[in-house]
Amino acid sequence: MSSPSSAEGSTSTATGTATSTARGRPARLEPSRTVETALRLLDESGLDALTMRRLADAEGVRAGALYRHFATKQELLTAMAERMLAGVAAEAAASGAAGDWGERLAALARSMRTALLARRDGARVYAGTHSTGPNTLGFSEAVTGVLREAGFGDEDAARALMAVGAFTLGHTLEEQAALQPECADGETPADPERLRHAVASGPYPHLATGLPALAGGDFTAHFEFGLRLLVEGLRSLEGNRGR
Amino acid sequence: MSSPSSAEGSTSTATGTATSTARGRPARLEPSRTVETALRLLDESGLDALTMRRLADAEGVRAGALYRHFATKQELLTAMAERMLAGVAAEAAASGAAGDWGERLAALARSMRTALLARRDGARVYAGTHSTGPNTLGFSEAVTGVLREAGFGDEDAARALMAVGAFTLGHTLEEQAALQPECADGETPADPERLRHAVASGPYPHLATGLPALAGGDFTAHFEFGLRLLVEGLRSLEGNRGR
DNA sequence: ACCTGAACACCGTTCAAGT
DNA sequence: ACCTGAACACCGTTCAAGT
Repeated sequence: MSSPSSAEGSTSTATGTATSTARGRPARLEPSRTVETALRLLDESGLDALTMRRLADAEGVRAGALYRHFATKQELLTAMAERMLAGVAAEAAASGAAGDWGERLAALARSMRTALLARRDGARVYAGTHSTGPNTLGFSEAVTGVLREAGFGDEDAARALMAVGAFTLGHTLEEQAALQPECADGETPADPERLRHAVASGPYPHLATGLPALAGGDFTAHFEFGLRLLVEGLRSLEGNRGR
Repeated sequence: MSSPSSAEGSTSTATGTATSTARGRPARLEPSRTVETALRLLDESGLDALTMRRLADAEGVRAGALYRHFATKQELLTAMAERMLAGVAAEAAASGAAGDWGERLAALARSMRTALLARRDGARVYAGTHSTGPNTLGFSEAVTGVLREAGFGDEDAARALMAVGAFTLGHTLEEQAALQPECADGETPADPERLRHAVASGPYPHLATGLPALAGGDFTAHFEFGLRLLVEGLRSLEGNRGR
């Protein structure tokens, strides 16, 4: 409310190489800072509102300048996905260090879910990209490592990685879709209400009894349930192999 | 190559209520036919090229006319997702009828995967929507029904539905992303090659040994592996409950 | 009731020209 | 080397006006 013209480039407080929004002419672009700004805009306005033009504005630059550092918007999104996974493998290693392979695997899946949930539309951003950066590969390496050190074969370890990854991504995708703000002013009836009505009015007896548990429950418990199924499934495989 | 002007509205051959692209003036829009046309365009050009304007062209109408039948593009996509799941529950009931609950659950997951894979970008379309139509709800009802009839409690049945759904969606998402055409003329190095290079040149010993199994193997086997983990996990739950 | 014409407020991306 | 200015070829969506 105080000075409307000074509220723009106030993000880079500590860095000396700030954007210098006004007066100072060039306003250099630095890739890593650009990715961080993009993630901030994502949190503020969501994926649909994340625009090359808006990102350029936030960096005090014209849209075309971004293409000197990111060949395409897809490349920018990939860099954002990679950045979101920073520290995931390390955090999981710390929290799962005391447990057996099942607990260490679960810790990895949990920290990936936490990382995706930490940013608005995080799962959607991640689902649309295929990073080959150190954070993404480090996570896969950690999962595969836990399984191979537990005695699983190469093929089983790779497939278990895919299963855990698919489940975790799919789960956080549904989770963030269910938690989305949707109607800002209470306009739209929202998803859960329409779902409840559709289930109640149609021939879905089994679904109707299960719906409160699904929609009402906390997603962390749901996630833990699915995670347990996967880990117990892997244990039964271990048993069949005779160890 | 023959007559360039007659290649447009040649899709509705049998229906008498065709679009009548030229001369016949109004060109009425019918919602169910519009959804089918949208799915055809999806298969032909992919999700990113599916545009309200292009869909309107294919129906011989101006873009604004679509909004008389679909309030938003999102609503159109939801209708497409719902349509993609037509017959999924019925097909699964037929193919899994002979088996126990585990086999019937697996049959449901398989037919959902098949339905999503049947259309280009099917998983992406489905992931971005939340249909409350009969095909979508019928699938959830079938899954919950199989589990409750097998003796699982309401909460476990609901959570197992979510786990199987998240895994199936996440898996087909990765599957279609890996199989995407990407570079039409062999321009881009493609994802798998860049991934292989990144894994080989970095500190990822476990991933490196598991990568051929992951990238080279067929996705159906990967899917079956994850599906088995979930079903075996549910069996172990059943055992702990003492039945 | 349903579609056309035309606009509004944007997009991602490219590229000559400046510095 | 890196950014600006300005354009190109589009978007989703709205709405008066026609029929």
